[in-house]
Amino acid sequence: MIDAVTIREVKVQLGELCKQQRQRYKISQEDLAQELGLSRYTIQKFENGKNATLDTVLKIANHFNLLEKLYQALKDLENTNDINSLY
Amino acid sequence: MIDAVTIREVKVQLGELCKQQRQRYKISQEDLAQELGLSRYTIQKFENGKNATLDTVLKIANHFNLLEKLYQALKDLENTNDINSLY
DNA sequence: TTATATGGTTTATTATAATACACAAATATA
DNA sequence: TATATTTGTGTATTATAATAAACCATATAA
Repeated sequence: MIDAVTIREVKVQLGELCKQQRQRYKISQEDLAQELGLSRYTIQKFENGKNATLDTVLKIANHFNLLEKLYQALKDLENTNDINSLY
Repeated sequence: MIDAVTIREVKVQLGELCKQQRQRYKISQEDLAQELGLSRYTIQKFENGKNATLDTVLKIANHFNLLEKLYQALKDLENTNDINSLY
């Protein structure tokens, strides 16, 4: 393990994933915002790696059908009582 | 697929995971808050499934060594160009 | 070319997450 | 038991995410 992942890098990656998924479905930032009841500026900032609220992130994840996957991943983590068994 | 996972359920699960990990290391909410430069109230609300900011969530994830895992999961999602191949 | 749509940016305002206190109720420890 | 620790809750304030509205540059389409 050379370099640790930073919080900033995760936020950038989250934004990129949103942008990628959005373009996959060929919808604009404005479209996505309206469908989620958010402003375009919120989508804009999130896609550019800025801070956001959990509700915003989960709304976006839900829109791209990633909520169930995330929920199961969290459940799995909770049932993994040894942190080292993840590696 | 009977019932869809809700955003609220994911937030509750996130809070439970935080609480579980924290108790695993036998530290109080106050301890965790101080180590992360957050207030105890922020930890308190997060563990009880309330809304929070991405920075708060990622700080907690990082403290319990879950950031790298999350980052890789996001990378994997980005490289999975077919959403249906996840199932 | 002229429109139209999209993404990036700015400003001002509103909503709310985060903070800093305090205090009571549980929970653990002596 | 009593004492200390931790957790849950409340209030007021501050910081900041979210909103709404413009504006411009670029790309795309007519």
